[in-house]
Amino acid sequence: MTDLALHLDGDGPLYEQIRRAIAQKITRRQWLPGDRIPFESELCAALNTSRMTVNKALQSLADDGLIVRRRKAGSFVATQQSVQAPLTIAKIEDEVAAEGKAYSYELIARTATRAEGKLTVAGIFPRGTDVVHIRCRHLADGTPVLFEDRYISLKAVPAAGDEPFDATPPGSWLLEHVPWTEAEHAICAVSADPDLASQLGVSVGAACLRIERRTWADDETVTFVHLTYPGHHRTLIGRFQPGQRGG
Amino acid sequence: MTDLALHLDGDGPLYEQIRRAIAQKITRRQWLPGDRIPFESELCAALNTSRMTVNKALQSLADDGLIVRRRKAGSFVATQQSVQAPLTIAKIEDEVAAEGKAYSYELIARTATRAEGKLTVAGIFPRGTDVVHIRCRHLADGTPVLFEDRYISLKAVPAAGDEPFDATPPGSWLLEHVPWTEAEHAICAVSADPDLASQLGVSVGAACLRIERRTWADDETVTFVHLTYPGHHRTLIGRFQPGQRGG
DNA sequence: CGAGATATTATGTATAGACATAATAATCAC
DNA sequence: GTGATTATTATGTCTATACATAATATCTCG
Repeated sequence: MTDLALHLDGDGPLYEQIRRAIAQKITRRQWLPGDRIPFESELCAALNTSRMTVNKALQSLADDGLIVRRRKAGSFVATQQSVQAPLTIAKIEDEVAAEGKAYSYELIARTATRAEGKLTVAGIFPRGTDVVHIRCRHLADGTPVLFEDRYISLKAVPAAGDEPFDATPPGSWLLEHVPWTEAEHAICAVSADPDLASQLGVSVGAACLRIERRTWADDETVTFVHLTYPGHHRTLIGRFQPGQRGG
Repeated sequence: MTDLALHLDGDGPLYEQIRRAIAQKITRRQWLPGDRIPFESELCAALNTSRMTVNKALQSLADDGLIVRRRKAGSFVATQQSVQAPLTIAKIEDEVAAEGKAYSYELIARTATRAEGKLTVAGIFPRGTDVVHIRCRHLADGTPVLFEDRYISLKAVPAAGDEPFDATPPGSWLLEHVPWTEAEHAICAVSADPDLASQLGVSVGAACLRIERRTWADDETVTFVHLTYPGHHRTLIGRFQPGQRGG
């Protein structure tokens, strides 16, 4: 076990104080990975609180992966403490606006086609699915900051067939018109080919950051998109505090 | 307001059913951003449950950003629904092992120095802080998969002065020896300079993916590291289901 | 001794009630 | 009308209690 001298700092709700006190024991390595932490009943007695309050603190620590709970056995400091960061991908409009720059949007091409080759090989759309293929870019004060290459399934989103996408970026349009239930992201670095280089205004071969996103609605792929940023564009920042909610 | 025909699927705990039912209303666009959702008291009456149970469901939806709650006013579907993906940065050892490959580690250089120039300009360490500078790489079946360039503050971690880091990667060593309270991540793409290219076994100018991580313990920077992967290395994948916990 | 039945126990879920708090709505004074 | 005061109300927190559940420990019988 472990010592039980938890210090409540008196700041904020009781369950948060308890949460903080325990999280601190863990981050300060006073309670080590694998250690059993005190039982709810022990914490209740020591802190003179009700079990529901202690329970709320422990549950939230378990939600965030700091501890693991097992019936009858007790609660334990998590052994595998992987670094998990909440990566927030903001809408590009908001991001540009947040920098105080003027946002603009340019449609490059919009074609209706059928899924074939690469898209079906990758298992994204079933062969023959009608899709809309959109290529466009987003600019901040006239400078390209994001090139977007997107496919939308007309089976999942028939309305996309009637939308020109010449004024509204497809990302925003989709968010407003289509419910989605699942998304998958992958990030990689790519060298700019001549086309991408000209669209983003960088030199050929320049390193670019690419986010690949695939979105489903109930097991059917709604859209598949490549979002490519100039390499120096360090948008993707996440700050994370273990033992604190929503750092 | 909104209609109140919530369908509980009978699967799992009641508060999770309520949570799912409400999340579904939101992801299916039946309750739209900005809409007020029913009051706790209304949900209690409609579902014939206690307030604490409904409260638990709503709190967890608020924690995950699907709804916003305001005293006296009520609970509302969140207007700004940014795409938030949980980015798990696994330890490189685990990642290589997960691919069924043999992990190995190579120390390239370890030097003790003082923070100056770039590091102080970037505001990372105060000028004159004693730091250990480590350059090393990680391999899978003998092929380089990650180049690491790390600074560790000796003020925050005196023990690092005695550690050779010739067998243990600094990341693992730090995780075991040093508590940390906060971390910040940034991701960008870089072109391989000749040095990096030779370390990673890629051609000069090749696009690489870089994670910058800065870690604090109580307002003092513990370590600052660049982790650089070959560009094709698409590790950073997160799958996310809105309205579901820990998707 | 060992397999199976039984008891124990810590967490998991749910309830009812109480008071605190903050934001809104209503009221009153001028 | 307008500003300050008061009342109302939905959420926020906390308590006490109860039973469910799953995992462990103990006991029993062959």
